[in-house]
Amino acid sequence: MVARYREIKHSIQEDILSQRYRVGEKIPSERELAVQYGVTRVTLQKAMNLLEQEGFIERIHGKGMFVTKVIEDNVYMLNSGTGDSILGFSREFGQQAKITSQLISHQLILAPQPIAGQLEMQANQQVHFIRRVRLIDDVPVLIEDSWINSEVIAAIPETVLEHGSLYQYIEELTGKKIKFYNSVIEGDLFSKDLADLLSIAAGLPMLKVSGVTKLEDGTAFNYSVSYNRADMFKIKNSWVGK
Amino acid sequence: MVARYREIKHSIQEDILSQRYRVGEKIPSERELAVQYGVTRVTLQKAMNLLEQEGFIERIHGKGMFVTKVIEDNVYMLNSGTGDSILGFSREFGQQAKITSQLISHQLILAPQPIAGQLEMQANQQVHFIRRVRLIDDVPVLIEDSWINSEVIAAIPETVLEHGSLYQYIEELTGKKIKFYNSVIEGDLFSKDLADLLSIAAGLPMLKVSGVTKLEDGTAFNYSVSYNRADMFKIKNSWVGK
DNA sequence: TAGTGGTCTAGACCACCTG
DNA sequence: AGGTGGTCTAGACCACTAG
Repeated sequence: MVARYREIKHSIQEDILSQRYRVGEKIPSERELAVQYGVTRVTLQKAMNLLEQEGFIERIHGKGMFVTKVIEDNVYMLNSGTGDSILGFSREFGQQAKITSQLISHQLILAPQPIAGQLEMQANQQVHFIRRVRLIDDVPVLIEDSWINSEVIAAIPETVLEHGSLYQYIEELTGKKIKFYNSVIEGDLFSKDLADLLSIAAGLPMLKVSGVTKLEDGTAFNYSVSYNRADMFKIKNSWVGK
Repeated sequence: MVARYREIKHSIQEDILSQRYRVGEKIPSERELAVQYGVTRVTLQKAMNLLEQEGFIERIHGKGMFVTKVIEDNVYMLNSGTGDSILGFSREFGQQAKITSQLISHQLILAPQPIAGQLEMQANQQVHFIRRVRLIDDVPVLIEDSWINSEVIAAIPETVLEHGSLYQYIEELTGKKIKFYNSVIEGDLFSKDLADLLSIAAGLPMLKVSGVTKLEDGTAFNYSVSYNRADMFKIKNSWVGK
């Protein structure tokens, strides 16, 4: 069951990305688009709200809707809290570059207290602990540690960890979509052991992103921390007043 | 003109903050709340969407709506892209601590090329350049550079820069609300000159946040860059699937 | 089966902007 | 005045969860 407003959102998003609607240009009014897509304004507005939140368009009361000028960049953008693809590193960048993973560690451990809390588990339960180095075009760019509730995901094939998308595997295994990602961004310096994994010098700056991932039924199944080379990543962020 | 769904959002937000609805607890259903507030479900849902995006509640299909467990912290949180108060440092933290500013520089200059681009200005126009050190309880915690289109804001009293909220001043002066804030988060190390302004050592980690601010009529009036001590700030971020 | 959130319709009126 | 986005109503049906 795909919601109509999501289809419309993707359709208009494509029209923007393919330059059918040009940067800075006015796009048709809500009323026109509603007729085009055969829906009511309310439904169309839900689509436009998404496009606005994700920074594709700007809406100005009384004037109309305009395609946002997009700023290109030479570093990788982590789209925080927007888009369809906060759903893991593989799916986010797999289109534009060659993504690989190097599995450093994968073991079942007793959940450490703070992580059990984040995952809303009882104490003394087991979690998968996974440490991976992620590479873009064979350059190691970040380290990702994941703690995954083993009662939700019993087994994780190493082939998924090395070559596939963990989140995609989990969506297929559980039959539920990933719904929620709550993260905190911090700045820090690379310690020696982390720096060694990336073959860089200790003391270089990093962006640390940590957060809980939940399924659509509310189950918290994953807590992860990623240590990103600050010279290779930025995080984009957009706020639209109400 | 205050929208009804925003009033309802604030009302329920208050009920959560005041523990009238407890952490983890189920709150009344959409249909019940709609009756309580005398609105239709559509309007009530707009309120709940905001609360969900801002991390106050979780909604689970078929089950209900629940108050999110809030994670307290010992550092200052910059709520990226959520809440009512991305609107400047003063208004964000003025409630919980003593905020002061130290004005380092304030001059009219010709807009440098990249900044003129961000502000959608013609070349050779003047902007205010403002550098301030911000202090929380007399501890310098960040440096903020602002470039402000002088055609939008002709004059900026130094008393505002030293003691008031710049954004509040601009909203009152123009009679328009601030609507849009598009930012990019980066990690870096403090250079010597910036570190000196904060009386810290060079080479410590920072979170750098830069972005454009617009009024509700679409006017880009401000471009700013802030250099935040990474040991004192985190950025909170929440993504909710559609 | 009953209750919940998720989506959608077909209208209406308001507030803002431009000519 | 006419067009635009912003808000709201009073319904309806669907999909998911629980007992």
